Amino acid sequence: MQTTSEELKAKILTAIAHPNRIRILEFLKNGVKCNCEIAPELELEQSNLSRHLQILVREGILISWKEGLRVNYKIADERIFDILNTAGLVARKAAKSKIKVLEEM
Amino acid sequence: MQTTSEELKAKILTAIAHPNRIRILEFLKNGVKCNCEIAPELELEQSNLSRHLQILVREGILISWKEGLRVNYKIADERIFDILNTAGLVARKAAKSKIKVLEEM
DNA sequence: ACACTATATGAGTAGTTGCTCATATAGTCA
DNA sequence: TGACTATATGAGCAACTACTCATATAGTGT
Repeated sequence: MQTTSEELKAKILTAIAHPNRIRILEFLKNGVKCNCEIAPELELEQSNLSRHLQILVREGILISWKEGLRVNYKIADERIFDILNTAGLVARKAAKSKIKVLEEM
Repeated sequence: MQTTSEELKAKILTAIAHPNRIRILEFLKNGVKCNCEIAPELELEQSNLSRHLQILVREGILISWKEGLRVNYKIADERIFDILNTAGLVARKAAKSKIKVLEEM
């Protein structure tokens, strides 16, 4: 089984493409955090958050390491924020052109 | 119901995050194409392709218009290629660091 | 009207995702 | 050791996705 470049890209993008995972990434802009700091801030149930974090680590978007009881997480590649920013711009443009279509009706 | 910016970004990213839709987008780099030109090139079943294209149009990533029997599609916002390129770079870096971990074992 | 071509859509299905609750694991500290 | 804290994981479930086949719709050209 060989993996195409489209599959690799899709894997990265699906890992990011969830509102809660985007919130996690944006929260981690503030620096290294552990599960126990993220959960209350983002109001996510512990096991749910744990699984979201696993997805991001598995795809190499986050790096994690143990420190006592805690597991710390940090951004592995700052370029994911380029992806998020551009997605925001694309979304905004798409929204604008929908409004334009409505106005022209 | 209000939509957060994370939800908007996630919507755009989930729309892109599929190998076949990425292939469609990359094929449309070559210019305007209709369903009937894309299907044989990417070897996608007609109804399946039609639904992928609908997803991309719905999220404002593609623009479509009728021309006789055909429906033509073009890229609405070239910045999606920035997203795809960056996703490729992130994927490559993630793959490299996985290899590094293996080598250190 | 008819045959033909291009696209959309209904229905069914297997597989996946996100979530929750309960429980297990692992590390800390008295 | 036992109580405590932080994280991971099993199980169950509702919702969603990608796909296929069959059929409907819509436009073309005779």
